[in-house]
Amino acid sequence: MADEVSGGDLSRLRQLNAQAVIRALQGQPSLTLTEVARSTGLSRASTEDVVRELLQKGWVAEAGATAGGVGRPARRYRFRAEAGRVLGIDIGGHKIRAVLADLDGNVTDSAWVPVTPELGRAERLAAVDEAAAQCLEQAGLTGADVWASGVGTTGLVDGSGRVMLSEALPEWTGVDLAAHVRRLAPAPVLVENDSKLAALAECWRGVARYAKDMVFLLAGLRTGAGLVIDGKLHRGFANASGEIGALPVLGWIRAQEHLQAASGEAGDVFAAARAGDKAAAAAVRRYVKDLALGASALVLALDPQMVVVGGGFSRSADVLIEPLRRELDRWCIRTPEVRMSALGDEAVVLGSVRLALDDVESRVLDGRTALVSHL
Amino acid sequence: MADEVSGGDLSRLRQLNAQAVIRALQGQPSLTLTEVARSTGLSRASTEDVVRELLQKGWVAEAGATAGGVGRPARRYRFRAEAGRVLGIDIGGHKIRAVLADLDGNVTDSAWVPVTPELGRAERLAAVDEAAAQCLEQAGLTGADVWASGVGTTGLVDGSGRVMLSEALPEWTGVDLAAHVRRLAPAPVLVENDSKLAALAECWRGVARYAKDMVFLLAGLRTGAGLVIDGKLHRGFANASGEIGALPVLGWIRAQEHLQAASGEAGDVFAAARAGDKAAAAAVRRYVKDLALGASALVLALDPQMVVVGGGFSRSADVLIEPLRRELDRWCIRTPEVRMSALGDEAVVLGSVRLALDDVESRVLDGRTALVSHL
DNA sequence: ACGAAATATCATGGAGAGCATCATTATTCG
DNA sequence: CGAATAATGATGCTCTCCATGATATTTCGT
Repeated sequence: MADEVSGGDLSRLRQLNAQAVIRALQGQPSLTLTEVARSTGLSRASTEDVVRELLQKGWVAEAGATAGGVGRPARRYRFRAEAGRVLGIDIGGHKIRAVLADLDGNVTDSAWVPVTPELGRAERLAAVDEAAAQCLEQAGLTGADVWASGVGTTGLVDGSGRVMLSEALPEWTGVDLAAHVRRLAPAPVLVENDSKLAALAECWRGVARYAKDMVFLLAGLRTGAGLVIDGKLHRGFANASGEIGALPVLGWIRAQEHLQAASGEAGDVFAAARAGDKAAAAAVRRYVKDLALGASALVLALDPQMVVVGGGFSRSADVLIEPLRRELDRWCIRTPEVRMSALGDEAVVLGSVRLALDDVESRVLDGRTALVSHL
Repeated sequence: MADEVSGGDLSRLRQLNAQAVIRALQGQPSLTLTEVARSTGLSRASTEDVVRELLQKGWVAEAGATAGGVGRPARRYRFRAEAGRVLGIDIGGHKIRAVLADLDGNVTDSAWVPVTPELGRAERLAAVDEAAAQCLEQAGLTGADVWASGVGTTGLVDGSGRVMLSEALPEWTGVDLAAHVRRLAPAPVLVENDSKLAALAECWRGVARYAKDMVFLLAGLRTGAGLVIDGKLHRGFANASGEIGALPVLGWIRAQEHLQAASGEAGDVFAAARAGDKAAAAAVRRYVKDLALGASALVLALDPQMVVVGGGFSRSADVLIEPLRRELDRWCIRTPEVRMSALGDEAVVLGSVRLALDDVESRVLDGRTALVSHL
């Protein structure tokens, strides 16, 4: 994003203002010129000029006037979110999910393909192809219409979109996801760890919308974390942030063993605990204790505004959140707000969309470039 | 800092360019117009215009021309770092340190007053007054000449500059440092925890100069941490980041007990270990193990580029760093570079200076405001 | 039904900022 | 002492934004 502002040309100023206008328009259904002017701080005259240019370039369209109110009715303008598409993919153990979203991040098409954790590399990649192809077909588009793709997967991911290390999936270590997805859609591909993407999604459209610093806990068959710091996804120097589970004393390794020991299927333990089963309740208690220990380490390290719990177990929030909060209270200097994920198993794919949109916004959403060059 | 660039006026553009010119000039001894133009990306003509304005406003001065070279000799310009001063204060258990620095961050005057950890609140504050007064007297200045002050202290600090909680110093909890220092120099006062400031200093002028993500370990009679994430000091939602020591399983609470058990004075243990004393070596080993456990938690959480060890014990780096590196290797997925502090016990006060300079740069170093209004 | 009030659009002119270009000036080199 | 080199200074152009006032279109009150 616009990190270091080094000043420059006059046209740079117009570019900044065009960006400001687009930002003002994004998210809103439609705005009048006066409203845009007020929201950007520009004068009405200049706003008009900028909007005219954006209209001509294809970034903005006129929206129908709304009735009512005294005085001459204002023309209304809206951001042409439908001008571009991004592709989001979530490669999970049991499910491959793909979605297409417009430039506002609204999902327009989605598809998923069931898989199994044991599936080999080629088959899993084929499932990715299938899910993406279904999406594109539904939308009546081709890969060439995609401006950027975001991909979420388990495991550590390197800067170039290759999976460095995956413990959960066989034959997955070393796969070059960026290259694979770029075959489907010849646009930039951004690959990221699934916990990190879920964190991103919760800060964008989930329960952490107003938090600048947030810790996301993936509570499921695997346990993981994603960090958003100062409003930005924190990746770390080698993209290995949030891997607190590697520290044995913090208990994430043994965490879900407690659940499996108590019952065959991990998910059932929560149901049993809820139903009053003493042994199940004890298992859940031990699980939460372990989860909270690692979470406390993250909270004490970062002092975030909020902790969001997601992953498969977040469906059992009623027996998870309260005990977790109590355990955090035991260890933390200041216990942050603890919330359950609002996005469920859509979090990762939404995070992928956000990742792709971030790329689009940094590359083409400057308002100066004409749309034609991206169609 | 220039966070969100929302565009704006033409004068805003000039402001950005003036800032860019100042940044280009800062740090360099002197530059010609052509050099400034190249470094900012502006045209020569515009650069000349901006520099003329800065010259007139007092931000820039002409420097002596350097001989040699063919062609008409260029005039040289330099940033007038001496135009303003900031005050940095480090309130420690044994020593109160105060420095004055110019706008380049070069320390021009310094003073310190010995204290004891047992000293009461009023006496300690009096020592702060004395150190600051000595500095100002040396410089021939008064508090009114100070543009901003930075203060480092042990304990948790709230957003308004009040000490929330100090375990190390008696009667220190609740003291309003910002208000106290503002009496000495009627300018903005920024108060921060000492570990955090040391981290800031190491990233500015220490061994972490080129690291964007860094974990600073304060290894001394107290154990603490400071985090720099994405080039910025990470404070946390309630300014309580880095407090990983609160988690008992990570060992920071018992860490230096090992050293005291082995010897009367903690510092001596390292000397004894170096000299071959078996019991002392074992004590150091246990200390490092505990230190490394908490450090590993921070490293795994953040995946920083570098770990810097400072604090009193960093003088014994020869018996600390290598074992620490080995212990980190045991727990971490990717062990970051481990370095000893280059700043020693000046780190905190330098961090205070940096804190004050950040404030100055965000408030007045825009190049548009004339210097007169700050004298 | 018609004027007043309200609100929006459109048009003009001016000021600030940056840039290209070219003439001028001050050096060193051969 | 002239040629080459590199910086300075001056002129004019363009782009962008803004203030202001004229014009257009609607609702409200009578």
